[in-house]
Amino acid sequence: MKSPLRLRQLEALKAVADHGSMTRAASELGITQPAVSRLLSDLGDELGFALLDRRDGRLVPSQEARYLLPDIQRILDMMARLSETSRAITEKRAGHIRIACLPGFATSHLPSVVADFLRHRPGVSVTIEPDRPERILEWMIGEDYDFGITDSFEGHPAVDSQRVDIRSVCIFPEGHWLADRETVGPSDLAGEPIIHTRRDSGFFKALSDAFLTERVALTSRIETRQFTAACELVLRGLGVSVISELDAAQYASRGLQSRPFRPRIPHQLSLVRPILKPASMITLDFIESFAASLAPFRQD
Amino acid sequence: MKSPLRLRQLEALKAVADHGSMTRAASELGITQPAVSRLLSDLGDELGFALLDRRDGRLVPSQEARYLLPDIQRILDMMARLSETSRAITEKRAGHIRIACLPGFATSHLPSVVADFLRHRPGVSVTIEPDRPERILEWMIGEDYDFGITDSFEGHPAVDSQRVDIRSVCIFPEGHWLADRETVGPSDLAGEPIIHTRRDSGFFKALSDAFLTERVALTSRIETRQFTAACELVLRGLGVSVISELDAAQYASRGLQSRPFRPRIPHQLSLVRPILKPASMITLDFIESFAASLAPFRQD
DNA sequence: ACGTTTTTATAACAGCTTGTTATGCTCCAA
DNA sequence: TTGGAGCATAACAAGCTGTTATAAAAACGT
Repeated sequence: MKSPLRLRQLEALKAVADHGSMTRAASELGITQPAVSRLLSDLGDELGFALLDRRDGRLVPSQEARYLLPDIQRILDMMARLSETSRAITEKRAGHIRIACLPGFATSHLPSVVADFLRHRPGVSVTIEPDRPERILEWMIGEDYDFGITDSFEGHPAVDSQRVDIRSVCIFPEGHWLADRETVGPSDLAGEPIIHTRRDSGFFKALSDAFLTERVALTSRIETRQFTAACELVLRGLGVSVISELDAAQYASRGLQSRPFRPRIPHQLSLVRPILKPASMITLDFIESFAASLAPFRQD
Repeated sequence: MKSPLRLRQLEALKAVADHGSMTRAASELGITQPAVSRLLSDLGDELGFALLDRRDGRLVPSQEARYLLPDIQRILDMMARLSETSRAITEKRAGHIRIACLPGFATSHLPSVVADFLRHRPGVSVTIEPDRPERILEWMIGEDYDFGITDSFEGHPAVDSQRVDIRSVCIFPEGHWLADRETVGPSDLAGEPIIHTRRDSGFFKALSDAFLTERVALTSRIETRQFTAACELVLRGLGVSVISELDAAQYASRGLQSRPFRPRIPHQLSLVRPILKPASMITLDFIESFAASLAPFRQD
């Protein structure tokens, strides 16, 4: 009378209601007829009313049972859906990933990686939030996001970071005389107007150090925060630039040419995630995918 | 890996997610901590991913588990609702009853019986369908309705009927000289214009037989199908009538007076239901209530 | 109406689920 | 380092869920 309803009983009732006989219901459920018989007699005892009536040879749910069947159906459907979702999660076909990244990644490299990743994972959804590096760090600490892509990261106790060095290249518009060179160094850029990142960035410091070492003056033309902006400006003939090969690759099809820059001044990316918050398997999977997508551009 | 999800496991997961500790979840569920521990370790094994993470002393559902929890919550809610509904059915507080009746009942006696019946059965709903007796019979045979109230029923193999004889009374407007009589008989109505039911009805036949036996002429004024129509006409002073006491009672407060009619010519009601279709308990309950409501008006 | 066949109910039993208690492990805080 | 809180594990009891065997009941065909 007070024992809880069991799923198996509901399944049995539905199967009999669907098939009109316990024998067929049993084979539908893949069990024997006496098992069904007892499941239903137990359920009937517990509920306190008759579940089935005989009508010209068929077993038909009683009016009381019919009243409950729609809800039973829904519960069983939802259980089936839950099972399916669980399996999808196990097989990494379902889940949600929140990614914070530099604005440049949101438009250039990340979308294609996400697209590849989602292609065979229909149940997975992704949030991409572009912002400044400081904000990305905050988000990692606050555990608002699962994964972050940033640069110039000095480390933080609450953040797990994996550093990736990306090769840098010199970019110039089509037809520029630098196209004749195998590699480009500071001495090749003497007098060339240069578009570069902000002077307080690590990347600019490394670049100007290289010029300094070779005793070449760096002709600063434009300062910008994003590599993609530099690409656009170079495309329009406003100068040349040294940027991450990753961004240069995106612009190769749009008429931007590039050559390896020497000496090597890696663009330092950091793949970060909250260290306190355990990552879901799908997140780890994605981070792995993302790291792999960077392999062709890694230095060493 | 292939064993089905069990409700108990879902309950345990939800309880731990809610309370942040297995110990508290266990007491919430009214079981011991090791039971919860194993339920969850089983579930984790079956699903193939971690369900819980430790976060500064609390157990927190993993991202994967969080993804499933809303659905789990809904399933558990629906199970609780189903249990509640089942108990309501057992206690006759839920269900649905389809009633077919003569038009007169739909407006006069039935509504108050239904209202009383539903008063303490909040989950019960009722359909009332008024129509002609022949149609009511069809509905019973077709099992479209659970219960029917009709008259002049000759019986049918597919229909279970219970006959109820209702006393008949002579009705007349307030101030009519018949108010002086204890009972009214044909001789009292000599020359009075009489409003009566259709000539082919059993009730009219019984009435005219009574007049014939006492050798009194029946002065027919208006013929109508329904007793309630007769009441309205009598109220307006168009004559007197002999009708079921049941209908007369409804009009007592509206200025219609009545006296028992002698000889007794019962109005024959039939309470019918499909014999092949098993009645729900709530239906049987209602039929009983309805029959009881007729008791004050029954003849013998 | 009768015997045959189909279907459902019951019984006895095996294995798994779900609870118990007892106890060990781990982590954190005094 | 020690104690306490909380979780995991083990061993076991009871109950659920399945089995086979068989009885009982209903449906069906002559």
